[in-house]
Amino acid sequence: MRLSKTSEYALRIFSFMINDDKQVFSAKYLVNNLNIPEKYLRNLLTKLTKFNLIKSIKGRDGGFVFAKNADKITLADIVDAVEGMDKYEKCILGFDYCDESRPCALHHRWHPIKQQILDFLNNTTVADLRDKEGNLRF
Amino acid sequence: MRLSKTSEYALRIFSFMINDDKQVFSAKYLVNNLNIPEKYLRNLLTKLTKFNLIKSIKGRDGGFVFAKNADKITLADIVDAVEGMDKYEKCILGFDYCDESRPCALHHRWHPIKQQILDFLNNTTVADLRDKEGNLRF
DNA sequence: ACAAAATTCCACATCAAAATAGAAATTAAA
DNA sequence: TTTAATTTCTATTTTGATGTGGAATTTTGT
Repeated sequence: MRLSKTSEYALRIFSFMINDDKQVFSAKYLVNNLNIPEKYLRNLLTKLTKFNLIKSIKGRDGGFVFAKNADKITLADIVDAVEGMDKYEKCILGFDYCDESRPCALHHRWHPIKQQILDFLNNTTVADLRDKEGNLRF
Repeated sequence: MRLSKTSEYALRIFSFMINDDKQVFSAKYLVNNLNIPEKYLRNLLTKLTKFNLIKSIKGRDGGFVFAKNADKITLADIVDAVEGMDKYEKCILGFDYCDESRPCALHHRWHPIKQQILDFLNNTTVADLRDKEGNLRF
C-alpha cells in the first residue's frame, strides 16, 4: 500500500508505545527508539496531541500518554489525523462521481478490495498492535 | 487507495482508449476528452511510449496506439512504468525487513489484503477495462 | 526561587511530484 | 515541395510533503 511516510511514522509511534512497558513516553525516549528524525517526530507528537489521540504531560519527567484506551484508537483515526482518510475512499481512477450507479471502468472490480482496506483501517485498533509472540524489532 | 495522480491519469488514458472506437488517438483528441493538463498528458504519453505500452505514430494524422494486445497490458505494468510498484509491495509500517519470519505488528493482518491489491493490479488487464453496460463518463 | 526537562511555536530548507513553457524534429497529405 | 499536424526534447516553475533550526513557554523537582 502507500500510506504517507508521516502516517507510517505515526503508526510506528503507537505500535512502539503499546509494546513498551513505560507509562509515560518522553520525546527523547521515542527519538532514541524509533528511527524517525527528531524534529519531525516532535512536531508529529504535537499534532497527534491536538487530535486527542495522545496527551502531553509538560514539565520535568513529562512526556506523552494515550489520550484514551488503546482499543478506542483505530488506525483510521491516526491516518485521518495525519493525512486525512479522503484519499483512501476516493475512486481509483480519480473521478469525482464514481459509485454503484455511475461506476468507473474499475469500480466493480476495485470496490470490494477498497472496502477491505477501509474495514482494516477502521476496525484495527492500537490494542491490536500488541505483540504476542515477541518478534517485534524497532 | 492512493495511486499517484500520474498513475490515475495513465489508467484513465487506457480506460478511455479501450472504450473508444478510434484506432489512432492523437494527443489533442485525448486532451479534449480526458480531464488532464495538456502538457502533462503529452509528457506522460511519451513516457508510456518509452515503456512500450503504447506506440507513437509521428507526423500528420499521427497519434498513439496500443503497443500490444490490450489483454497483455496489466494495471501493474502501467503503474510500474509511471511511479514504480515498489511502494505497494513494502511493509505498511515502512520497515525494511518485515516478512513472515520477522513480522511487524501489522504484518499478519495486513498481508492478505496487500496480496489482494497486488493480485488485482497484476491480473487486471486493459482489456478488462472495456465497459459492457455503457455507463462510463469521462 | 531556580534550574532542568519537557512541550510548543514560528520560520525556513529540501525534495519529489505535478504542472507549464517554448522550441525542435518528424511525417504525411495536398 | 510546401505546409500543417503531429510527437519529442530540455528546461523551468509550482506545490505539497518532508525535514531542520532556534527561541519561547510551560511545568516539575529540588
